[in-house]
Amino acid sequence: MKRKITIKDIAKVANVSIGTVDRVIHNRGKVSEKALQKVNDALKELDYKANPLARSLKNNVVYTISILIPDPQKDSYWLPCQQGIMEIITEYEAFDVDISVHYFDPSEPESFSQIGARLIGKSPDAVLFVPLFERESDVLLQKLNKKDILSATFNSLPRNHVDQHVGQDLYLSGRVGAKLISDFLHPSTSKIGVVHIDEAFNNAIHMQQKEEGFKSFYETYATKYDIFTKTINTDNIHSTLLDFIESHGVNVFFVTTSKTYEVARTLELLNKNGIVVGYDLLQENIKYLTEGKIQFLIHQAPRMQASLSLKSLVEKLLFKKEYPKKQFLPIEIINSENVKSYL
Amino acid sequence: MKRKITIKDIAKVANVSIGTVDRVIHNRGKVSEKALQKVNDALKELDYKANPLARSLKNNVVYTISILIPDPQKDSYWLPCQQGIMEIITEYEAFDVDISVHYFDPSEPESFSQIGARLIGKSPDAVLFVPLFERESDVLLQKLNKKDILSATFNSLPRNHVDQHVGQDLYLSGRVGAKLISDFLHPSTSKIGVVHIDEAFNNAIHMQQKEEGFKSFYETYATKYDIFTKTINTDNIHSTLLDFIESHGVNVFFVTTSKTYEVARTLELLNKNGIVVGYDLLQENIKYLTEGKIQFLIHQAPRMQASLSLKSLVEKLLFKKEYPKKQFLPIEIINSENVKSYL
DNA sequence: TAAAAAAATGTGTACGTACACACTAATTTA
DNA sequence: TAAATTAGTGTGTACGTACACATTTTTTTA
Repeated sequence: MKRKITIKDIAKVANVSIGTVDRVIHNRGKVSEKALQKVNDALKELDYKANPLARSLKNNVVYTISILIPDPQKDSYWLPCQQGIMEIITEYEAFDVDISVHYFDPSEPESFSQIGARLIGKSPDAVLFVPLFERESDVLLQKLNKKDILSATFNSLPRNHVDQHVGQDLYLSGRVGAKLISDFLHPSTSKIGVVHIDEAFNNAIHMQQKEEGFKSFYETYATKYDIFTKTINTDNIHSTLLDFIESHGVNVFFVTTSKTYEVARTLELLNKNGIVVGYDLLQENIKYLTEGKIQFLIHQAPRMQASLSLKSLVEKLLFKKEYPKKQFLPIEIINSENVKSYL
Repeated sequence: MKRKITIKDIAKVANVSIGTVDRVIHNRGKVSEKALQKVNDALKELDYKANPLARSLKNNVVYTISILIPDPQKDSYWLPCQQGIMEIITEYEAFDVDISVHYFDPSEPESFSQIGARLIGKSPDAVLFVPLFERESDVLLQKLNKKDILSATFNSLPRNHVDQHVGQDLYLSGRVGAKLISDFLHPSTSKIGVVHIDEAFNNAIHMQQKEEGFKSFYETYATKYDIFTKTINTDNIHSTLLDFIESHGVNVFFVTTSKTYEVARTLELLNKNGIVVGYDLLQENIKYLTEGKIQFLIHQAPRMQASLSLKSLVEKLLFKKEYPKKQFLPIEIINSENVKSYL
């Protein structure tokens, strides 16, 4: 039965004490040339790999991670993201990490700043957050960088430096939407509407990138289509949409946010058929998808984004494991059939 | 700064020795009613969670896992699956697991049986394999069960009992293909061909389930379409396909295997346009997808299947972590745009 | 060349758990 | 009631690593 190589084995082969081996591994000096040579040779020869278990066992500090995400009660898009986080908390509950979750109001930049500042006050080892608001996020990031607190984001990418990020390529995501829609287009009768529905306009980069990607797809296209853009606040969604649809005769829609169901609902009320492609597996979106009133949804995998970013953070702290600075998740296409495999 | 609860803490609170606490936790008896009560109370009160690191540190046996998969040299579909396995091997290389990978010829059931038998001879703790051949897999599984070796499969699900499985719902996967195709169908002019291209016919369950799913979708459909089925061995693919296309006038194709590019190529040679939906992100498939000669590919995520199943196995052995007996991965839809996010 | 300083090396203990063994207390048996 | 048995409890050591400290060896200085 094979046994793993330990520093003891190295010590024996190199004919030195484990203390010397340890000093070489962590190169804290005080080792003679000769010994260094011998130990390094043995290290290479036996292909030594430190036992991360024993290593982290020694390290008896408890790392603290503070998480700041939008309140799922205010916008159910964040529900799976919360679940993903809870899942990881459970997974590492027996380890030396102390993870706390805090929520801000996605329609109140002020609440983000306030709670963010409070978190930093406690000097955690790392802060993971959703940079929903551009300006406020940059302020928070500056503070984090200054205080040498590990920073991590997911969902959207802030302009300032972040130590770690998990997300999707939003530009490409827009192109995917465009491609999906292109299969349904009729040269003469199709008019396309790009619709942004969101509470906080600060969130704009997000939606803008998708729109740019979307339009870029049609630039290399033989047939030219009329593309109209509409940005809608959460007040008076229906009347605004109604007006938008009627005035331009739009019958094909790309909705850049999870509020895609609003467009489907409006079309339903108008008793019109249209092509709707949008985002996210919200209950209401799934309903319309199943009924054929939404053709495709693009899955932003909030749960995966949240759990992956938290997991990376935890393993970085706990096991010194290295992760790529930016991790981009695949852009997943959902229709009425494969949606079942996502539930 | 918070500290994690250890058996020492429990011992102190319950006013007994750590030995007694240990006996309670592993209930190996020899504990008085009174002590049992006290320890259990303390355990609950302090919400004790064993430190899995320390636990597995003690356990100095090296677990062995043997893996049996098709040779990626013979069918490049298995390349990412091999990569996924290597990735996990690297990830756990410092732990007490010894993982060895063995390859069989996907066109030779005999090689599967032979290598399988050899593996079992070494009495590993677990065997992970791809049950490509029905009969041979069942034989292997029977031996594994008898010898109490942990068994695990991925890609397809054998009939016999398996301790662990990772895969996709193939029936649903067929329905997804049908739905994707349905968006392109024209009531009068569309004739659908379901094409099975594979070396080993033993693999039939696999393809059959997809076909059933595919057909089930159209059963609840208003318009009736002609659906023709063709099973093709790897010899004379082109002439067989040519004949199939011409004789039935098929112009819409659902290919149930990764050899989807063969259909696209044949259409290309015939200078015909057609709708092709098939499986897997092979280089050749991606080429035709990007050129618009394949509309959609269904991603079976072989890499993910392999890595997830191996990871589950490792963590089960190493950390006694529990995983669901069957894990089904989502069915991922790929078009010419989101394919970039998968590379 | 002896003493002092510096460099190099070795030893011991801790992390939290598991388990063998030693020990004490409570029963049983003669 | 003493001896023998059994039930219950506590102690010590090991796992592999990290680090403080003790010890030895080498170099420098007077």
